Amino acid sequence: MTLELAILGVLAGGELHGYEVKKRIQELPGGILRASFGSLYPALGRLEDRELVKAAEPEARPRVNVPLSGSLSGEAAIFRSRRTKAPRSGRRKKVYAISDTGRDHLEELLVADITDDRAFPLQVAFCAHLPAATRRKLFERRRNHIAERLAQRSSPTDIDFYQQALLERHGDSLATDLAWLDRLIEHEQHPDPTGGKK
Amino acid sequence: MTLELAILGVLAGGELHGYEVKKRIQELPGGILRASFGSLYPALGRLEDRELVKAAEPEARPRVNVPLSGSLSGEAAIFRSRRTKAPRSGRRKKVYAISDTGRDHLEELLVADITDDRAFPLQVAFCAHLPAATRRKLFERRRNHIAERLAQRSSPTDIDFYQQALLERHGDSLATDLAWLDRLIEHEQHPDPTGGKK
DNA sequence: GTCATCATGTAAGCCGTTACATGATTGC
DNA sequence: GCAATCATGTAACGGCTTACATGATGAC
Repeated sequence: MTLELAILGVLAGGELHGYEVKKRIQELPGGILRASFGSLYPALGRLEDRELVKAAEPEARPRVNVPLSGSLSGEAAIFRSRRTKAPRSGRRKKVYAISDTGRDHLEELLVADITDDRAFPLQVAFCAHLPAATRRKLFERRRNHIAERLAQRSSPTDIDFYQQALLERHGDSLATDLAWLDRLIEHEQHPDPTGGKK
Repeated sequence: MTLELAILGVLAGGELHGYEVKKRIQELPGGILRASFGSLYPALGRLEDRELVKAAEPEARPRVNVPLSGSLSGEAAIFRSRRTKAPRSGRRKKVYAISDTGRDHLEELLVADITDDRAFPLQVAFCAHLPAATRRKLFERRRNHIAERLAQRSSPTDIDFYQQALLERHGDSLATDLAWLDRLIEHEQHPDPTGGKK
């Protein structure tokens, strides 16, 4: 489910082939998710079966301009593609694109109430695709959730020193997260002209 | 593998039946691991096959004194067991105990170099079973690992505002963890007479 | 005697990991 | 031509989740 969210999220930013999808997912900040081919391709297949993404393999006529420059600078990429004989686009095989139902599903996943802590960072990573009001609700819901956990964190009384330390760490980590969420929410309330919506 | 560590860890503190093992694991500080019966019992079975734990079901003659008072205070527990007719020990079925090879294996797991971040808290939770020197090494290795991640955290340049925020959060979280580890290591160097080794 | 809790397990399905197999493209 | 990288997949295996089945004990 988290992989599904990640795939739909990166594809919402533009069509890509599987290999690139994997790279994008791995490049997400904080090392949120590590995807292997063995999980990625089957996941893409499942998404295709459910028609949340559509795959198209460019036949004899490859598309000319590639809107996504990737990690190379634009000029270098152009130089490179001029230099080679074949008019390649850099894509040989299946190109995946998110469908309309896929976009709907992505939005559902982005606002889903999460228990798994690994899901929330992914929701943040792609929340630019959410309307501002929904995004703010997502952040506030999370904030409340974290605040609640901070309030009711507890353990058995006969606890070991190292387990006490773990409990302390847990508290620290929740507090850090809470402060971060407060900053995020603050930012939502004072929309910054420079770094808006992608 | 993390479940295996958790099971051996709690059993290293005394023999328990499966149901109790699950409760102990869930009670670990910070909600490190949530185990379900569907994963716990098979895992116990595997550990038994590998002779890392041994299971004994108390036959007609239940053991008289229970060394582990559990969450009830000793007096209340005694009162309770007196009150009931049958001389039960509170255990009806399989009682699991860690074996000598199990203890060796636990120690290996406790000092194993981890990539999975979920494993380290478990190592800390049970590191009281480690010799002080080994424990300190474990902490220092982790400290270095976190410091390294803090130094080289990076992302593609064309990053979204929310992904920047995630990156920032990642940094905050690493810094918090680093500070916590420093405190832990500090404590190891000035051994405290009160809260030593369990 | 009935209900909640304690207690142990099995089965189906899903998903992820690792390893393997294959082939195209590009740089040198 | 050859090696590295890009690129797509399959197969085996293991383990986790959820749901189901079963039964004992204790409280009332």
